[in-house]
Amino acid sequence: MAKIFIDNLEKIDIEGFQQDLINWFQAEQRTLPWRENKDPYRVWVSEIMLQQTRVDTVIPYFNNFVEQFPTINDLAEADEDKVLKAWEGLGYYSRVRNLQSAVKEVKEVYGGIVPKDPKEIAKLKGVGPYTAGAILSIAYGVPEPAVDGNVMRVFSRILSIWEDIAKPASRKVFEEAVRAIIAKDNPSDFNQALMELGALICTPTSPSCLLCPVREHCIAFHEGKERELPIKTKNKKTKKVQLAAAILSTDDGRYLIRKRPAKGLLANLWEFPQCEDDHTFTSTKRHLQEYLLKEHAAMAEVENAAFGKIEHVFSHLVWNIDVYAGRIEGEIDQTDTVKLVTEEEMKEFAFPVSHQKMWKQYKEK
DNA sequence: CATCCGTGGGA
DNA sequence: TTCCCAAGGAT
Repeated sequence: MAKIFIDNLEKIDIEGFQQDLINWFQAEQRTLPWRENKDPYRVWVSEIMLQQTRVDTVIPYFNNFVEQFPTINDLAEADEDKVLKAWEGLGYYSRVRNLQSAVKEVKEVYGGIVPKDPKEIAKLKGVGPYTAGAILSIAYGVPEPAVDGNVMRVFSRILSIWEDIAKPASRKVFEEAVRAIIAKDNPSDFNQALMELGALICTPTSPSCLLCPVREHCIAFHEGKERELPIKTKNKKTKKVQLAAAILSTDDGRYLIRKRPAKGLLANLWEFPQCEDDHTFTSTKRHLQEYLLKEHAAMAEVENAAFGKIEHVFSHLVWNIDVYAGRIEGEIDQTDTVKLVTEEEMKEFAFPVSHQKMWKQYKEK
């Protein structure tokens, strides 16, 4: 496998490619908040946010996040609920819990300085091969590869590499390709330029080859194969889960919320109580009431019919939630993970998007 | 290695 | 509607 790209490597004018790529990036790069300076912490935060997430989505989150937590020390000392609240809606919430954990590690073990050594930085929670290379090259100018989906797509075309980029093992092939071609005098602009090119020009479908600054270096373009690359196999279908949720109010205007488990889906976020509901019970109303009694020792009177329906699509499954309103009768034991909160207090807690939507529907009903 | 882990946008 | 994503990492 490595043989093919090494053969093609000999067809590439490496210095010409580096020059054309970097010149284009320096002239055409987008103005983005994380490009204001090369503070390793800001680069780090941006790279974590940008994992599997679009630039336009990240921008407002990044600005808010670095305003709330301007330094490693600020984030290390912050309350986790506040950190999750700043991430609310971005998805993949373990990213930010790992980031805070890693920042604490940097504070305690490395004196608050992000390590410059590839082995050390790669040990940090949430910092994999891509993120390690990105931080090292962008913030510190270390000539390490930063191979993401963009880079695999661009290189598969430039070097005509017919590896399936959906396979984890393929990443190493592209890392070796980047090591062979990276501009050692400017790895920061080189790596960013590859990703910028992938985002703006060398796009997945219908790449803009006529606007491409490196098309003369591109084997796939010369062979007219740019639309056939990269090779990427498809993923499987998602599972479906039927749920019933309850928005329960007390007579004095408080609502029952609870914290999700520390591991797994939407870990440590808050939600309205919900349970699986395969519609095999006599009624969802009774099913919910029994669940609330068993799980929270809550005596509740739930309405007969759902007032809303929510579909929550994840990357690997789908929730279909029927949403019921109800009243809590009597008292409830409040703990660290179960609370009765007013509408105003609710704003301090981070909820999954589906539960934000059901609250909105509840207020509009 | 396969699966898990979010979300909103676009073809 | 359905599918595929978008600057991946942990287990």
